Amino acid sequence: MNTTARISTFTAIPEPKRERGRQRVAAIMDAAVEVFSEKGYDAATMTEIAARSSTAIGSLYRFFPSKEALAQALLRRYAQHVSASLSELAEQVERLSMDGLAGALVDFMQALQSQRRLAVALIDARAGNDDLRKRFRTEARAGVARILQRAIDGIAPAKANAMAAVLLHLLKGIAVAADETPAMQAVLTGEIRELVRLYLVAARREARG
Amino acid sequence: MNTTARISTFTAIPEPKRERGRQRVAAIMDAAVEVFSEKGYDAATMTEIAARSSTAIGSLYRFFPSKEALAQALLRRYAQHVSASLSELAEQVERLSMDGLAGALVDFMQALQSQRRLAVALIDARAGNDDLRKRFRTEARAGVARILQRAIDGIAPAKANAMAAVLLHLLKGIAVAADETPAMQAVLTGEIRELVRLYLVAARREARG
Amino acid sequence: MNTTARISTFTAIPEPKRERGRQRVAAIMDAAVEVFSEKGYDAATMTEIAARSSTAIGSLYRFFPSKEALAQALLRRYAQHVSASLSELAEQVERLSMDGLAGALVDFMQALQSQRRLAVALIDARAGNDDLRKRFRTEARAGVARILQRAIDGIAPAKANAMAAVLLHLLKGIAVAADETPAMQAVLTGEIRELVRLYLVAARREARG
Amino acid sequence: MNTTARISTFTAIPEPKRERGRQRVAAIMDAAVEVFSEKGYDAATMTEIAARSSTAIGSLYRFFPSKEALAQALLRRYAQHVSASLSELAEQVERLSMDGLAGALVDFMQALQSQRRLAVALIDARAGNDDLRKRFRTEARAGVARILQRAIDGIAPAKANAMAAVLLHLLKGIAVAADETPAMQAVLTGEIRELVRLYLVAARREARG
DNA sequence: AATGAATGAGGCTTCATTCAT
DNA sequence: AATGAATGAAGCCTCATTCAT
Repeated sequence: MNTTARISTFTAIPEPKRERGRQRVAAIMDAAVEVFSEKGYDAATMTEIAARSSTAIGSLYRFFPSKEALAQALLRRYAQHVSASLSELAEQVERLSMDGLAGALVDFMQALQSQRRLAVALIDARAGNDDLRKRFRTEARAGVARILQRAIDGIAPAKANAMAAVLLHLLKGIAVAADETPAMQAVLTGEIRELVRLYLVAARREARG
Repeated sequence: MNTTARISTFTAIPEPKRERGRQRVAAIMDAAVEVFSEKGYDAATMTEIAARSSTAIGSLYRFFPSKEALAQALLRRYAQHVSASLSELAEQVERLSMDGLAGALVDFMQALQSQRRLAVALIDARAGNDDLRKRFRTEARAGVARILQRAIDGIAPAKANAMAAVLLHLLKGIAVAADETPAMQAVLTGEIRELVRLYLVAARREARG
Repeated sequence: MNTTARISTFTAIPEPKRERGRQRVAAIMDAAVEVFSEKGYDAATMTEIAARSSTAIGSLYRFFPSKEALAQALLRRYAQHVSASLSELAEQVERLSMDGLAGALVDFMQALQSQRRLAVALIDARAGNDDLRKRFRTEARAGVARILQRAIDGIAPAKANAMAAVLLHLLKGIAVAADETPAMQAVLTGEIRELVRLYLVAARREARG
Repeated sequence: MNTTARISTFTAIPEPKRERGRQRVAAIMDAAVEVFSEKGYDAATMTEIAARSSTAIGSLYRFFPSKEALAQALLRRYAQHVSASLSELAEQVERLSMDGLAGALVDFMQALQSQRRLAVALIDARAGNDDLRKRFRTEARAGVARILQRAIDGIAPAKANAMAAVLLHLLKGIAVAADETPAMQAVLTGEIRELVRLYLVAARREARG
């Protein structure tokens, strides 16, 4: 690795240009996540996002040519994250009990926590992005449906899809619970987990007919 | 012409003032529900709300001193509606089977449909109203918890409360499903209903120990 | 006339609402003429127009919903003015000698002077208003062609039209000369007048064959 | 391959530097003509001019320290071009009939066509360059006046000057006609040519007394 | 009390210009 | 000398709110 070599020149050459740009973009996106999450799409201002990421407003617009574009980029990133997480989970499904799967799904949602509020802000609060929203939902649903199909032998595809929709909604409850006291949060998470398990077990029973 | 007649009573009784005011307020709130629902809190404009309710903007501000105040009033009205519905449901609980209760809860949420979008617009999309939101949640939760306590003998108050929270979230899924095709909507509603029933039955089993 | 009557109440009731609005609009348009003339369409700013007419920027936008709309209104007003002037001239044509007509045309252009710079600013300097510009030109040309047809017996319509175009351009020279010293201005105006006369006479000779 | 050969001379003569610079400047100016012509001074952007000439924005600013400076350079080049054309024409004047001169003047203007739009964009659309504009006019006028003096024996210098001004304006009509249909364009050009001839002949008659 | 014209802060976005590399 | 990322002033426009009528 050339890491060592690099460090030696680090002070001399602050940063390879491209790297700087990447950091800029990352800083902007992080700030955007914060601001959009806190205020919602409309109330968030580009000026504040620029300020929080210590970026000049003009620079922000070099990377994201509009507020909408910034929101979309965030949403895309989130969608990819969700997709990846679900794919990963799908691989492990065969090794999991119904109970284990319930836990895994809850964990999956908990890991999304911080970004979740953002997605809500961007998806729920806006007009005109119905397309993106729908694509996003469809994808997530498909991901969960795939997991269900592996987890529950003989489940009808339509049932898996409907179930996936309900499960995703139910799991969202975990993120929503973020406003509660930590104690309450734990209780609710447990409750949801149990309900997920119930749901899975019932579906399996039904599938086996 | 009745002009003369009118004039004679005009100064004396300029029309039951209170009544007129109430109508105005109602018209404004209805228009506000429409506009907030369609566009979300931020994108809704006071001017449009005034126009849709055929109210002069100045008059609107006489009744509601700010956009925020108008939103809060709407939210309060919604909260009362929810409370009342839940109280009503609570009265009927004893006559219902577990299955019947599941159906009743789903129906309750479906009846809220139209106003639901509004509440989402006002609650999700905004910062700074955490207080109102929390009070709102607490109330709804208490209402459902009361129902559960009546429906499930021996359920622990804490459990009833947690369950109420999860149930409410789950039921919200019905409103969210509003964006789906009617067919999918029906499927999802059925799925949720079944899951609610499962949840109730399991809770009863647990309560009976 | 009710002028006298009005004056008596003038101080008491500053202005019938509508009248106020009309004054506002007039003030704005006058300021806009100034600013557009001085700087051209692009460089002119709505803020400056508002300031020069002592209007709040918001009020300006109440009357003219965009910079473009303001420009169009100005252009329309100018077009009407030109049309009216030409119509008036057309009525007098029969009473005029060729020399008199040349003078009248020059006078017509001189009367337009101040607004001319504006039209140049709005027409020449902008993209996207080709339509308006063309309509404007066509109208002015038609107006002059009508005059020529009355002034020169037997002139072919096509010839009248072409001549009108050239005449209008030639007369524009008077407005352009506005940047010269007064002395030079007078000389140029005379020169143009003479050339117009020459043109008319030659056309008549040709028409008579 | 000549790569080797090149390398050998590379350090010694990094390409005739001056030549490279000149090419760069030329490329920039050509791109600038395009962009200014298409969009007008204000709407044209330095970034686009840089891009169209494949120049880094920083390099552009090395050669032209401001947008204004670039515009002035373009105008200067145009002025020189006009001057040169007029000088050339002046040399041939003695060999031309009055009719031939009219044609030559029209041709001269037609040859300017493409650059004409530019000059309009730069001269008409902007404030603050009155100086340059005046100098430009004076020069062009002087050039034409010189031609007139050669073409018309005994013409008074003042008359030649005034006539030059009017002639130049009249000829501008050819450029303005660029927006018309080709057919109309031809008609107008012919009409203008005839009027120029008329003007010249009349001036000669007058000069001869 | 009702009306709606007026106000101006503030949002999004562009682009001439600078400056670190 | 060349490059292009960074800067921030400034433009257009919206809309919550006020206030004269």
